[in-house]
Amino acid sequence: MPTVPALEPKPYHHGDLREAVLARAAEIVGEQGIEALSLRAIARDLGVSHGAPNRHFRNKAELLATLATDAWYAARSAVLSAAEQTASGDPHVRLNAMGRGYLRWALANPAQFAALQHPDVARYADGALGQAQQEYEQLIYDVVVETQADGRHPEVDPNLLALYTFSVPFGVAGLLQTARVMSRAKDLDREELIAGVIELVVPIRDRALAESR
Amino acid sequence: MPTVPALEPKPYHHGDLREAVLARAAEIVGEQGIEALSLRAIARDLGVSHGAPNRHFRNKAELLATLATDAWYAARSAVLSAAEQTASGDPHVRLNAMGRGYLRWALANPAQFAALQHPDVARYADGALGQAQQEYEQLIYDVVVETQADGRHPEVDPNLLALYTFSVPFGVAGLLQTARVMSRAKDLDREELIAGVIELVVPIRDRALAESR
DNA sequence: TGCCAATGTAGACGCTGTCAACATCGAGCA
DNA sequence: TGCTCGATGTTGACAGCGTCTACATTGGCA
Repeated sequence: MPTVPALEPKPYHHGDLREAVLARAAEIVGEQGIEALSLRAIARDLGVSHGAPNRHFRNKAELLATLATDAWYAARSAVLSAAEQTASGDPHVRLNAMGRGYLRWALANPAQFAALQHPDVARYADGALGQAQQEYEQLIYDVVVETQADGRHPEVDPNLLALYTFSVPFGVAGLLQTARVMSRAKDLDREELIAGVIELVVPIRDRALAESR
Repeated sequence: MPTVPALEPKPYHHGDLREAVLARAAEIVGEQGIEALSLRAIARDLGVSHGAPNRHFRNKAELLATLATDAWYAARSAVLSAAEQTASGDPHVRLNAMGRGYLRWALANPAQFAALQHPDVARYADGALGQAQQEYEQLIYDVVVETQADGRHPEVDPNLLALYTFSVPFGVAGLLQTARVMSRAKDLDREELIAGVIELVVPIRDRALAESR
């Protein structure tokens, strides 16, 4: 829903157009999908001329890349907070919680999840976006290595194990949302589905006390 | 590369424009990505007027949906032939081969893989596309159930197990290609990566004779 | 043979992203 | 205090796009 412009004579300068554009863009992507995003429509909604957003984003792809960057940080933050809530020293328990945290986030924020995957974004992978991706990767990798030291598939290349580990929540979210397939599992309770699928990657059922909940 | 038009006086009717459009579309998606697809460019390349493709596809989304449909069938066929090549009766061995077959296909055909996920496609999920998706799902589901009868996670809801099983090759392909992330594993030999990651989902190393190769 | 449905063409419309030329502002320096 | 200059916003233009409508051409079938 377009921001209602105040009827006072609006100032020549917006104040913080860049943030406003990002916010409205996120809204549109959430409501109408990432394909419906248009710089001109955003400008219209913000009561600003059609060229104004170009002062803050060189082109549309850069706006998308910024959205993707934010999305990676949002994912990271969701995963981190999930990890912190299990005050457990057991890396298995922590990684399991992180997996559930990611999947919960991805399913609750389909728009941001879609932004992560948008093809136009790949070209910008060496800027802030690349940084965000790397920070996310590192977060996963470190915990995966800890679980490995704790006996989880010790024989496997850690990079391979990390790839496998992350591919499950990432893939499940993609299957259920982007590709709309394999959805018979959707009849299950949401939280049950999440826990069940992550349990297959990082089992904790037989761990001391499944203190993570 | 645009099809070079014969210099003979070209006939008013193309002959099989629908197929030609699909073929050229697949080429473009493969070369320049799915975002670069344009009905008018296809028409130009085929030496036909800009409105002609609309006689065969109601709109661009329908063309994309058709590409996606073809992609699901291509994936299915790749998986099927991988399964048939292991003339093994062991469902674990067969499912493992199918997983590798899918991942190999997805990595070798990034354009088709991208088509599977395009958001504009979701609206058409109840036509031929839905049929293609269902046929693919069924293929996976059946073998997953067989492995379950053979002792693989017998306690888990089969739909959940199928979701998990497919999410790995699907997710890995998405991570490495669409999202360009978690790519440190890419240093590994391609076939080694594929086998390693699938082994984590459907282990066959300790199975009688790993006849699938 | 003649007609009609299928297919292709031509033009128009409104939308888009991007650019260049110009307008307006406010922060910081003389 | 007053000026200036860079940052920000505006306006108009351009080409490309998807889609629609009216018209042209065809080949197959009655």
